[in-house]
Amino acid sequence: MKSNAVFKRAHNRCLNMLAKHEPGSHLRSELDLALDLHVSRTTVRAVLSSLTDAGIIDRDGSRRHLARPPTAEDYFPEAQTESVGDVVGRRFMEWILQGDCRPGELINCAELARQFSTSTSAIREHLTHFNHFGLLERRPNSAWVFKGITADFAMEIYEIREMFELRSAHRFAELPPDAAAWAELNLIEQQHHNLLEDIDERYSEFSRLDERLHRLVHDASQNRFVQNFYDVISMIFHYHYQWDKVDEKERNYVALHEHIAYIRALRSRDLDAIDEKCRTHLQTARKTLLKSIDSLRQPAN
Amino acid sequence: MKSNAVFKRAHNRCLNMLAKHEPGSHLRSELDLALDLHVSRTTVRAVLSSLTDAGIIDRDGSRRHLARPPTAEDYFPEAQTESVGDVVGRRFMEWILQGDCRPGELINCAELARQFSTSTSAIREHLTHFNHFGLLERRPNSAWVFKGITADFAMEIYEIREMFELRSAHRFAELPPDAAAWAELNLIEQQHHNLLEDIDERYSEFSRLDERLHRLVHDASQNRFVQNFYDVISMIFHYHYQWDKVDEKERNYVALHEHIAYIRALRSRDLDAIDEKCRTHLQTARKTLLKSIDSLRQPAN
DNA sequence: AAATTGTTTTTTATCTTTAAAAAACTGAAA
DNA sequence: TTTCAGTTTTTTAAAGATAAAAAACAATTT
Repeated sequence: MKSNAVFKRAHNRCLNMLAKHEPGSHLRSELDLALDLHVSRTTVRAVLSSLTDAGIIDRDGSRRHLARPPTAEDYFPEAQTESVGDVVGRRFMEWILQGDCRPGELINCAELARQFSTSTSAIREHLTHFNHFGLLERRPNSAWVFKGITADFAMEIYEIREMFELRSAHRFAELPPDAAAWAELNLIEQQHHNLLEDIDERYSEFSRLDERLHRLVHDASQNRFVQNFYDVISMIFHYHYQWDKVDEKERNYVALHEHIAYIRALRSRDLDAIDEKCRTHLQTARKTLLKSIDSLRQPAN
Repeated sequence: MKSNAVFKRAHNRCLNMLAKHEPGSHLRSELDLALDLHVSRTTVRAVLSSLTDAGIIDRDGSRRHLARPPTAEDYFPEAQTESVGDVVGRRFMEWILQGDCRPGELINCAELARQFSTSTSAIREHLTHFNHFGLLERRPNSAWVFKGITADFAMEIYEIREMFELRSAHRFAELPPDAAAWAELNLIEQQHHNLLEDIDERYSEFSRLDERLHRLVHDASQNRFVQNFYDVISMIFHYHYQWDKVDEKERNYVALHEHIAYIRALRSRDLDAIDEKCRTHLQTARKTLLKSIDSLRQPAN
C-alpha cells in the first residue's frame, strides 16, 4: 500500500552514523536519533528494532550498543529508498525528455499509471505539480494537455528568471555585512576556484554549485513567489544537466567564470555591475538551454 | 461517490436555453448542444433523457421538441451544481478568513475533511493547490503549515504583481492596432463609465470589471508564468471583495477613476504614463488590501 | 457522404481503505 | 522533574474501487 521508503532511508542513514562508531559504544536516545534523521521516533524505533534483528545493535537493559560494524549488505538498495512521489516525478520527466509525448498531446493518466506501475492517484497528484511548472495544462473537466519543453517554454521561463534574479541580486547587495549569506557566497566562490583547478576531472560537479549560488541569491528576495519560482528553474536544470552532455565541460568552464564575475559584482555592491554580470550569465544559460531543447526534437524525427 | 455536478450544471443551463424557445420548436443536435454546454455528448444525452422524463421535452421519431416551458422547480438547486473541488476551495478560504487557523499553525487534513464533510483526498489535492498560492507550506514527510494571509503575504504578492503588470502593460502598448485586445479595452472602458454613472446602485459590480481589465493586461505578456500568477491575485481578490465591505463604494469609485486613467495611458502607448498610472493604481490597491488584512486580525483578538 | 443518434469502452473524479509514519500519552528511570 | 523507552491513538500516503463523464465506435437517418 504505502511504501516504507521513509523507514528504509532512515535505516540506511542510521547505518552510516553507526559506521563511525566503535563496537560496544552506546547509542544516543531515540529522540536524539529522530531529530538527527528527520523522522519520527516511531520510525527510529522501527529502524532500531530491525538493526537489532540483524545483530548490528544489541541491548543491555534499556540502553543499546553497537554489536558489530555494519556491512554493505545491511543497507537497503538505493532504489527502494525513493518515495513514490519522487519516483513518479523522475519517471515523468524521463518520459517527457524521451519524447514519448509531443507538445499538444493529451495525457492519459491511466496509461501513465500502468507504465509507471503506480496508481492513478499518484499520477494525478504529480500532474497538478507539473501544471504549476508550466509543462501541462488542465482542460476543464477533461484531460490534461502536455505543453512541452519547447523554445517558448525556455523564453518564458527566462523572462521571469531575469526579472526575479536581478531583483534578488539587488536585495542581496543590500544585505548587512554580517549576514550569513556573505560567508556562504565566499565559500561558494572558493569552491568555484577549487573546481576550476581540477576542471578536467570534476566538471560535472558544477551543477550543484550552480544550484547553490542561484538559490542563495533568490533567497535574498525574501519573497515566497520568487523562491517558489526557483524550484521550477531548479527542476528544469536538474534534468537539463542529465539530458544534454554535449560540450558539458566547456559550457561549465565558461559558466564558472561568469559566476565568479557575478559573485565579485555582488560583493562590490555596485548595482550596475551586478546587472551586467547577471544578465551576461543568464543570457549564456538561456542560449545553452535553447540549444539543448533544439537537440531534444532531433532524435524523434 | 463522484458527484454529478457536471450533469446538474448542464441540466440547469439547458433549461435556460430552452426557456428562450417556443413550445413545439425542435432542439438542435446532441453534438451542437454538447459544444454549447461545454460537456460531452454523453452528459447531454443524460440531460435530455432527464428532461424527457420531466415532460419538458418530447420526441417525434429521432428528433426532439420542447413540450412545455421549464419552470423554477425544474432547476437543480444552485448548491448542487458546485463540484467537490470548488466546494473545498471555497470552504477552505472561508475557514482561513474566519480566522479558524492562525499563521504558523499545523493543518490537520483529517479534521478538515470531517469539517467539510468530504474525503481527505479532496483536501490533500487542495492543499497542494494552496501551497502554490503561497498560503501553505509542506513540511517534509510531515504536516502542512498554514502561512496565513498576512501583511508579508500582501507585500510579497504586490512586489511580483507590480513587476508582472508593468511588464505586461508595456507588451500591451506594443500590440498591433488591430489586435482584439484594443477593442476589449475600449469595451471595458465604456463599462467603467456606465458603472460610474450608476455608482450608488451598482458599485459592487466593480470587482468583475477589475478582474477583466487586469486579466486582459496580463494576457498581453504572452507568458504562462505571468498568467498563472494572475490566478493567485484573482483568487485573493475574489475573497477580498467578500470579506471587506468597509467603504466599498468609495474604494471602488476611486479605483474606477484610476482604471480609466490607466486605460487612457495604455491607449496613448506612452510607456512612462503607463508606468505612472499603473503604479498609482497598484499602490492604492495594495493599501486597501493591507488595511483589510489588518482588520482580519481584530475580531479574533 | 455527412451528420446524427445509439451503444460500448475508456478515463476521470472522488470516496474508501489500510499500512506507514507521526503524535500523543504513560509510566519508569536517571 | 526532566528525560527516556514502551504503548496507544491519530494522521498521512497511496493504493483500490466505482459512479460520472468523456471518448470511441457502430448503426442509422438525412
